[in-house]
Amino acid sequence: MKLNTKSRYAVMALADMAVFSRNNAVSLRDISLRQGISLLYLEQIFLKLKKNNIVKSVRGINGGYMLVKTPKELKILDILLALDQKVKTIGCKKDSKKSCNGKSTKCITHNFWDELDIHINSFFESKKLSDLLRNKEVRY
Amino acid sequence: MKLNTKSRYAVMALADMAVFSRNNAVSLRDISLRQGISLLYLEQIFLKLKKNNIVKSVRGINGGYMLVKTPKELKILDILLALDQKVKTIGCKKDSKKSCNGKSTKCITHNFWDELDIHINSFFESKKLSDLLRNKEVRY
DNA sequence: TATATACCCGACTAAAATAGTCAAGTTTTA
DNA sequence: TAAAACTTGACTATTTTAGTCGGGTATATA
Ligand code: FES
Ligand code: FES
Repeated sequence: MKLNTKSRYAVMALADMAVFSRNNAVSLRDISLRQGISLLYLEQIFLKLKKNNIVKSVRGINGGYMLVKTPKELKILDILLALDQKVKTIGCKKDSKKSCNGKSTKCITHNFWDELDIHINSFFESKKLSDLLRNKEVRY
Repeated sequence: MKLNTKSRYAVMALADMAVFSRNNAVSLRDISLRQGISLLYLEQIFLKLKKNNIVKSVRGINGGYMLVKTPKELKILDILLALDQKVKTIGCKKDSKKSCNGKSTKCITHNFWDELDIHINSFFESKKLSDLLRNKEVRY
């Protein structure tokens, strides 16, 4: 059960922005240098964040990205959803071929996986970006 | 964030056993037919379950597998661990090259992922196989 | 107004993980 | 002794992941 690097880097980069933004745009170059994430990869990630209205961009010299919401308002869940990282531990859709073994009724474990998804989702729903910043051993 | 099919099938197969075992061994062939899981794949899965002492085997005609513990005692977590399905959402080990960006200090998000892992683990720890059997819409 | 900086965007790819299959056994009971 | 059922390691096609690449566009400032 792993989270992909895109989601992880997205959370990392946004946390970085929350720390370093003082009402000014933060460039991906700076984030890349501070957090050791490939600039090209960050661009890909921030395109999605922008499309999903997590950040807004400022082009040109001294440009960069800014958070749309405050860290206190920004749910981690919203970040993950922006990266297509749905919490769906089992790829089961009723009525589709992807349903468990292609049968029409739900299998014996179905409800359990639903419960699991809800359990994980509620974690991401309850946590805000600001919750990460309290960390005492932060590295800049 | 997906769970692999091996873990899913393992839980499914063990739930099937819990339903159909009346102190007798349940053959993989029967589980395969009832649950629609490939017999060859089940064999692979049950080898691991056996090695991890989740089930015991009875060879020969009328053989099969039996649960070592009762469904009420068997934690879902134990099943997942048997399939190498560790709940480790981020592949970060301190002091290894796999640590976040190879630096020596923990990154800003590290503690958050730790919390996440604990949150998910505690779910699997608290749930027993018997918790799945209450399902009313079971398919046999 | 030139130019450097920084965002924008689709396409591409190497490597790893996944989801199985296959072959060739061994053991036990009817 | 034959059939049922477990045992084991190796193999493979497909999918996913984790990026890179190339060629843009917009804008501040010198
Ligand atoms: S039918 Fe949904 S998980 Fe099996
Ligand atoms: S240092 Fe552990 S997740 Fe970054």
